[in-house]
Amino acid sequence: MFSNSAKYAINAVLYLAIHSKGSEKILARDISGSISVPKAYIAKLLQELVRHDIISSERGPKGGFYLTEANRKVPMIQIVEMIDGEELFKSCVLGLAHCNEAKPCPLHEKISPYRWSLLTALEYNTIQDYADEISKNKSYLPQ
Amino acid sequence: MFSNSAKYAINAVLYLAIHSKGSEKILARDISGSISVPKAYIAKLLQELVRHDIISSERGPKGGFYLTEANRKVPMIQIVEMIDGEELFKSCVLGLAHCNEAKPCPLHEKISPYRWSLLTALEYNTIQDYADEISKNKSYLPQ
DNA sequence: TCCTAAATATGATTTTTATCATGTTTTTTA
DNA sequence: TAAAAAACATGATAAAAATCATATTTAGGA
Repeated sequence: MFSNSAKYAINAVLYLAIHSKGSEKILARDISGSISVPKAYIAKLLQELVRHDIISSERGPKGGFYLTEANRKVPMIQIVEMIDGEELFKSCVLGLAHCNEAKPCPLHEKISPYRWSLLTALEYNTIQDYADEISKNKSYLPQ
Repeated sequence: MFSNSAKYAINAVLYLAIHSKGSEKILARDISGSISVPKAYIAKLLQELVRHDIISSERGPKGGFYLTEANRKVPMIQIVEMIDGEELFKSCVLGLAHCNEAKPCPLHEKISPYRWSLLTALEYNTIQDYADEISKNKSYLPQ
């Protein structure tokens, strides 16, 4: 479904959302440790997330990664799209170019409502929304 | 979601289901052409499908690929599992080991219906079931 | 102002997936 | 019984994704 990179990025961003309060910063090393992804790998992803204004960072001693209020309002879908591209939920599951409501592929009818609801869940819920659910023990991350 | 190979295999098998009536055989070349996948590639996939008793073949002149009655009763899921493995629908979308109904990951609830719809559509419908839908113009393949 | 701790930039390596190529075996038909 | 047409087996190459490594830049603190 998602690439490994997309999974890691989602985990990392949610970890940040929960652990960095205000301007408190989190080290790449800590994120790496807690989501069990090699530091060099997650560091690269974090840098790309910064470039896309999905998370924030500061260099030097006392530096690290954190989320601004604006970052917390970013819809989840942006993380996925940054890494796996925009076609992930939009192109036909069988790879057929013609597939649409009028000329559906053999799987289209069976899955499209559920696919659509997943897409909207990612489009209309922000990073903060997901973090809130975790805080309320409605969902869980490792640890 | 599916690998390219799995998509190609589904397309190829459905093409066979529709075009090979009875013992009439279809050439790898024809399948290749109509689903726009290089012959050498689809040929390899077809051979693996034969090894797994999902489709049938005969060598030599007048040979080709076809479906027996037994083949037509094979559930669609077998094609996907042969190629992408059984974990595809079972492991957590975020890659979290603990994730289940009791301790869901942040995306679990949103994605479950989608995954479930796809899984049941593939588990409870056979190759013939899908071919019938196409014959009745309820769904479409290329061409 | 110098040292150190952090992100950043860049690119190398490895692994997996996708694609291509080629020789072998089987079977039909002349 | 020989030629040709097909699948089959095997492996080579290419492209993409995942992972690892290293040098550079930035900023805080002694």
